[in-house]
Amino acid sequence: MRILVVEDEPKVAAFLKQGLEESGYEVLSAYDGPMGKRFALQEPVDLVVMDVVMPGMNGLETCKAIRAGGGTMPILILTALGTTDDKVGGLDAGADDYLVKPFEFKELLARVRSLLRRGSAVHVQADQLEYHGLVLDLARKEAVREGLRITLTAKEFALLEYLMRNADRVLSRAQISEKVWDIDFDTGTNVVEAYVKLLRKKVDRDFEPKLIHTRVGLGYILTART
Amino acid sequence: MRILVVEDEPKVAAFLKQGLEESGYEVLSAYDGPMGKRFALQEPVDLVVMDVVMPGMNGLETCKAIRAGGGTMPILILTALGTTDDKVGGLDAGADDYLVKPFEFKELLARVRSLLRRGSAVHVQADQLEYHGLVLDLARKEAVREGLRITLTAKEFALLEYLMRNADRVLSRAQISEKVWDIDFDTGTNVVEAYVKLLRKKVDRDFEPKLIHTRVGLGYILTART
DNA sequence: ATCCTTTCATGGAAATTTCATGTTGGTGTC
DNA sequence: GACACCAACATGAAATTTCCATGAAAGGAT
Repeated sequence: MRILVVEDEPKVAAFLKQGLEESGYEVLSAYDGPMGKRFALQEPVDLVVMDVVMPGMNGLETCKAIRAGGGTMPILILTALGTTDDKVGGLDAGADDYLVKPFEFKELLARVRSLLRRGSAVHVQADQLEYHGLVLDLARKEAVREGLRITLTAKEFALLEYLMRNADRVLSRAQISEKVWDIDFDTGTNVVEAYVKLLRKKVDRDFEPKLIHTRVGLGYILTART
Repeated sequence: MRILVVEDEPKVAAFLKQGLEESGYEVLSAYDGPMGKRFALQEPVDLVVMDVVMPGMNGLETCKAIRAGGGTMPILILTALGTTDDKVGGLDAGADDYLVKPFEFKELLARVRSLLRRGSAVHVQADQLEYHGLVLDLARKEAVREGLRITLTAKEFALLEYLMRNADRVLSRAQISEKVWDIDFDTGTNVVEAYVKLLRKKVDRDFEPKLIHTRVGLGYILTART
């Protein structure tokens, strides 16, 4: 994990760098806002720790600049101030967390760990959906269950994605046909049933537990609970 | 995606293997450094997960040996240590990422995915992209497969570059025509199909495995996995 | 004039939908 | 509870539609 430390005071910068490195992180140092922005956008950085008080471009401005440039990594702002206004300002600027000086290094580490965890979790969600061993790969548009790849057609994929995004919720035929088929009113079709059957064959037929269940009179539900 | 796990402790090895397989990866196991090196260089492996602590040849040495032998796949090192020295040592040895035990399996998966994405999309050799034996020379604007030069026209090059930068992702016609042809709305054109055909003739016709695949109703995907 | 790019028309494959029929499950009556 | 009935759902195959590969030829660029 690479952490970028943006801090103009050499003593504080060295302290942060050493402490973070001793905790197993790789540390990059920048000494002002523009340099911080450049590093954040050009280097592979997983997290930014930044002082709010810096000459020239301050922490909040730098934060905004990083977001404007497309940076999505979590940003932790350090500040001697502690008023509500500043806090809100920081979060508006796109920071993910705030730490008020003086702080114990332990607490910084805890925040850093938490932000990095969150970061990777978000990353996971962008890429794939998972429910009880069933994985839907959104990039490749296919599913995996117990290590077996399941290729899906366009409609099958759309239906499974809808079910997985609403796992453990009963979805009515009306909801499904609206979201997956763009059918707003009740045509006498039974496409939904037909496709649920196709999906079951691919996703449930050779596996346990069954995940796609019928709730007679209500609709369908994707769930691992009976 | 094939992952090579190099781990001497049977329990840990089994744990990793099972977890990765449940996530849809194909897993190869090696139980010491030399065996790991041999597999990495002789089998088609997309990523290596390796313990740093092993009897005989340790993880870092194995890592160096794999790189020296021409292996370019990403390598993820597992370690119980967390000090700066070890981390730097691992990265110097040619590892791409570090994970400090104990870790949550979720985190391992996130790293694995991130490395595979990075690895499969771009093998950053200065001015070229590489994917499973297909090399796109960005400077010379031509491709090479199995040592044979493939000359490309402007559009063919643009299309192939887009496909390679997004390897292992399904790309819709809309995405392709927007990025490669700057067509924002749906004209009734079929240039995309026409060019996919031209590209296939040059890139896939005389080679195996086929890399350009059609996902009916979804788009096209560049992938080595069926 | 040549090569690149794009369009067009067509056959065929794959996906989607419908239809006819069998099966299941809920509901009310005894 | 047992039973029958009806609606809801499952199912397989057939019908239809959509989608894509392909070759040739027209239009543009250099």
